[in-house]
Amino acid sequence: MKKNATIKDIARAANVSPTAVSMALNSRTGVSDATRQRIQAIAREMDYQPNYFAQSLISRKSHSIGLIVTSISDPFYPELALGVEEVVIERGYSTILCNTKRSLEIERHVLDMLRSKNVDGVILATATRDDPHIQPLLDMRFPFVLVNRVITEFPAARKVNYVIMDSYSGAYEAGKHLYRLGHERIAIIAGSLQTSTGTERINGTLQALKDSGLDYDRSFLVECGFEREAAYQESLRLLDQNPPPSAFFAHDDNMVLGVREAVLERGLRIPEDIALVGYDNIQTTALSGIDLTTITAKQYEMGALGAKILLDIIEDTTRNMINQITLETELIIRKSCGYHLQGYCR
Amino acid sequence: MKKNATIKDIARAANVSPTAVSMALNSRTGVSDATRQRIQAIAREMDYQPNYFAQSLISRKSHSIGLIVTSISDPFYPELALGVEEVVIERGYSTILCNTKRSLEIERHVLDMLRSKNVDGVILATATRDDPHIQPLLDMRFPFVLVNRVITEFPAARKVNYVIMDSYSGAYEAGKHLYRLGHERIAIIAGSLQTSTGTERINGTLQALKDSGLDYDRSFLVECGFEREAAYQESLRLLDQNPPPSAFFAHDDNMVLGVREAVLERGLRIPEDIALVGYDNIQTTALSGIDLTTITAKQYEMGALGAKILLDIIEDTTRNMINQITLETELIIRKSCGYHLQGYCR
DNA sequence: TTTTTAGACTAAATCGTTTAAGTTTTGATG
DNA sequence: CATCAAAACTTAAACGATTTAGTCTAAAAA
Repeated sequence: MKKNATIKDIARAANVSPTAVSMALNSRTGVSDATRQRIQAIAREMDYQPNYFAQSLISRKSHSIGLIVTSISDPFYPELALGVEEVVIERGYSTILCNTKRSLEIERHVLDMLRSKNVDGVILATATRDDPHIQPLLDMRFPFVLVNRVITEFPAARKVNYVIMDSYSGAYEAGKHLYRLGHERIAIIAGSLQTSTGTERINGTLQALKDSGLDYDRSFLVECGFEREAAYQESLRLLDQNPPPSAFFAHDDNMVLGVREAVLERGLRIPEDIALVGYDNIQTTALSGIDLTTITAKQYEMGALGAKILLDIIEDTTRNMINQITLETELIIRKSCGYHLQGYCR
Repeated sequence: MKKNATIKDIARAANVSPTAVSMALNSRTGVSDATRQRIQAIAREMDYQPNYFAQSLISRKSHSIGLIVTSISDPFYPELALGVEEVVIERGYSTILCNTKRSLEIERHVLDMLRSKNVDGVILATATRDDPHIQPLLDMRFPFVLVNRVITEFPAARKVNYVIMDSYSGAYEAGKHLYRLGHERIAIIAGSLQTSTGTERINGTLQALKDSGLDYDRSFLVECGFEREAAYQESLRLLDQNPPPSAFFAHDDNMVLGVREAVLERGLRIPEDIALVGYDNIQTTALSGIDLTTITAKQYEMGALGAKILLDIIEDTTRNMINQITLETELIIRKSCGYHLQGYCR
């Protein structure tokens, strides 16, 4: 790597002081138009690139943010990451991507790394309900925004900025939907009880069934940690029970695809024998032959909005407000729930 | 954000010079064990974090690399990004993710941005065959590795480090496979002729058919730029021709899913009426009911290996060798080609 | 006892930029 | 023509670390 020209080199070439060069290149007043143009020409000539480290050392800004997800290979996250990245780059920042593999320890490690690299802020998509890393971030007034999942422990829960979906309502709607289609034995393939999305989705569905006058059999609720393989295994187990569930509500689409494989493997038809509802509306669910009924998660919007809020926090140190945004969900009815065959029966 | 303790603060507290502190914390000789421990204790006490900008200003290293993809929401890239990120973080670096949306101009912009942020190197997954941004990178001896796609223009092509799949062989095998299944009217839903993967995959298939004694009708070859929507539209058009193709080979799985939708929309069966072969072996292709025959692309391996090579280049300035790695492909035979129904007929 | 030398430590320069605090030049005003 | 303010420009001090070139002390060697 060839060494870049510095402001001093330009100053020497233009026969002015480094200060003059700095002022000229940053379009600040203090130099005449004539010298400004002369300096700019020389800078261009020398292919001058300001040294970012030196600038950052003074400004204490890195113009980069961290994005923490469990794994970018989980189909939930790419759209979210895209939303973040597009907003961020638009405003002159860049995005450092980190995967935690659902490990709290890696999350801590990654947060430390990001802070030591002086990122200006972090978008955390992996927060658990009692995430121990949130309060320290608040204490040191480090800018961050939670997306998709929130911390539910007080007092931190009241203080954090977040953008989430209304998981409770989404799950409520899913529960009502399955009930009105006639289902009473509804398996809930739950995400993680450690996450707000997991518990909200459980509570939403349970409430819907309760409101419908249904007594829920808790043995139909299994925690699968948002992992496809676990969902697959647990589904096989549930299908072998007597009586088996007549419907499955999985807390994300990745898991519902695991459920689907299990159902098909047992030679059962979807939706005639088993109804399926997923969550997130990832691309795959819309394919013919998959046709999964699911709930929108607006990954892109969460990412983009989270990024916007984070950058606003970073750039506007005066304002002191807490942004807590909940986006509305929508039930996307496709074929896997059987609605197209019969409509609601109650 | 509270201001961090600096080396000077520690020096003052420990009643030594900043130099001593620096030496103590970097386990360099020059301080006695006693003072070293005293200094380290004070540093811990003050929760000292070295200022990354100041360190980088001297070392000229940012310990971060750029990863450039067309769009992280394209299902091809998440696994690749994961491979990069896992290797990179393991070695104490971090990954800045950038999307070009297939625009050369954005690619240039993003490269400029990354260089101005002093990333130590770049993994470029978006190179076109005559990418104008490669030669300048070579000229300034900027560390970078191409993955998945390479530049084919000389002399740059001989000088770049890359990790790619053997697209030609993969496509050759796909062509042979379809031929031996009895197909003669094989539509090629090509990626982009601007990319090495696109042209290699065309050439591979054409050679396979030529070797089989088949005269290929070029009107069955359409360029769809690795876009699902284009693949869908072009497939509809081809299916409406007389005679229509009996098989489609799409240059990535995202496009083959578009083809699949078109075929189903026309009321045709897969594979009985139309055989399908894709490329990349993305997760979706393995689902029951999708069952696409496809070709492995080893996204994770390409990413991981590319990252490893890049970091080796960055850290070892003495060595001066060019790494050009081609990974072998494998045909994954599932149901969409019809092999399971009849086997090869020639 | 004197000389040598290794070890412990420090002062000051450096990395490349910005910025606060001057100084000089220019041109307008009375 | 003297006066003064604004404009143009410079000097020097940051930012927070590392590094080079010392200095000083104490123990070992002569």
